[in-house]
Amino acid sequence: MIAAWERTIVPADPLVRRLSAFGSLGPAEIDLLRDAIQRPVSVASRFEVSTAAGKGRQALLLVSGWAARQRVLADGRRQIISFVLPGDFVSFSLHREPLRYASTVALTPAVVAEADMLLEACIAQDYATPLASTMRTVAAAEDALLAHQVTRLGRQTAYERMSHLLLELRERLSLAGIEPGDSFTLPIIQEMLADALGLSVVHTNRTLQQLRRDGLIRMSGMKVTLVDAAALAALSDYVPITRLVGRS
Amino acid sequence: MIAAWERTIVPADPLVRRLSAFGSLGPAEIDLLRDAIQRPVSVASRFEVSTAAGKGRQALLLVSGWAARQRVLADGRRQIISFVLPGDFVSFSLHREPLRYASTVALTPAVVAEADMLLEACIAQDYATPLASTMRTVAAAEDALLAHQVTRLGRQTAYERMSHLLLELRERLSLAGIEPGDSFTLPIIQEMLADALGLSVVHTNRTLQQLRRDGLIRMSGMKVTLVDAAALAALSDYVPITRLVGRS
DNA sequence: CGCCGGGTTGAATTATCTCAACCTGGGTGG
DNA sequence: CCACCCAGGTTGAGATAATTCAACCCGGCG
Repeated sequence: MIAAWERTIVPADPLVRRLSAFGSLGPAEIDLLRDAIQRPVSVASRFEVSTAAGKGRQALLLVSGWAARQRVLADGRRQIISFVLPGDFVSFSLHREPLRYASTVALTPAVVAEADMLLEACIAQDYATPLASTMRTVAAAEDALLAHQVTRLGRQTAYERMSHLLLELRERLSLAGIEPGDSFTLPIIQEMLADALGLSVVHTNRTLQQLRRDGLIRMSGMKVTLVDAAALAALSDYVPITRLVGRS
Repeated sequence: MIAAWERTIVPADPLVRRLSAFGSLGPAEIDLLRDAIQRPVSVASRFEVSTAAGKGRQALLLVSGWAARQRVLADGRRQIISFVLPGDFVSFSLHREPLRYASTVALTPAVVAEADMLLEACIAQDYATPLASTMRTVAAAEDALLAHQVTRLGRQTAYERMSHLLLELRERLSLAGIEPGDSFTLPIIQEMLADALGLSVVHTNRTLQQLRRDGLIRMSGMKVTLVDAAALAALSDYVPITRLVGRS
């Protein structure tokens, strides 16, 4: 499998699209992005991403599939810290060694690739390049998402949390150029949603049903449609990511 | 007040101590730290830190007092994202403009100071200096704390959350060289604890009482004593910060 | 065919919240 | 100097959100 991938052109598009949403990139930067993504490796669902990708990588990019940063308590309770979507970095810069407090696991079959060259390109010239500037904005956006996750868990009801998360996922997929619009594929089981929202599986299920009954969302199979995104945003106090970080 | 402070030697000690805990600093670095902290400003309790400090600052350090990053929902519900203790950065690098998704407010009378020079010292030489390396570790530790906050809120009971938070505060104060040992001053009212833990004030109160009744903590005035830190750590699955980030 | 992962449902239980009252000590104005 | 006042802590009791446990259903697949 790895061999097969290595001969394939890696789709850098999610990354390119996402970065374009956070800063203006010229053709030179885009070429650099395409070159910087190397040695893709596929990871089976539920397996740890960094183990599969090998040690020592400084920057790891999720090319396709979904993953999650998670922390597991001693008694087995699991909390998903954040979802990692295509075009997101699994890890970036800063931390040399794998972090001990959280692991990143694939939620679906996924492909990750090294992006160390990208990291180096950012460091060059004291972080003064347009690319580095864009990456800073991306980092700020990630920070904002974490702050929102904390607020969701600490101060919102199940109904609000679910609405908020669905809106976030929709926007992030949209920014990465995957499924723009009000429908998207939710390739994860309800247990994973529950672990992200700090809820039991049963209550997650009932909350989704309530949203359906209220006509706010529609679901069929893995497809979710946000029927009334405005209402979802209003009830859950959702602020679009693009309005959180300073887009010039 | 500002004038008075400007003529005073600024205590850089919390910063120095904290950084020393995350990397080895030579006398040169320590001198640099002392010089880098400039123009301290005092902030009254409940006021926003960045407003008080003036705009455009890239790196802002909390010199004394407690502060908190928080997000307030439209209906007034408040969530504290993270506590900012002496020696912590209110903001650092990355974000040029003030972030729109969270504000940092003083929880007690506090003093903040600019640390832009420190930022510049880090950027120099492509982040290859010992100081930059230490700062990277500090950033990783902050990241770990946020992951823990998410896990606390999502998957722990009130009792566990409180234990976990008290242990975290104790360790952080200890690392900054403020009140090492099992006792420390908790200069905030229960409402703020509640907003950090995602609980109501009433339940926060009762949870503290329960911990006291169980002989795990003792409180008198603002002083908290962790009577049985080991038990608290065991019940709340607490992992010391120093074990989370790669201390060499 | 039969199993199994994942979704759905019901009913009892529990954690936590809300509301409302009361208490306390330190500060303040008369 | 005393009476009041207020922020913050504490208590009780009823209400509610969410959990747990257990069962059942369904479609895909070996």
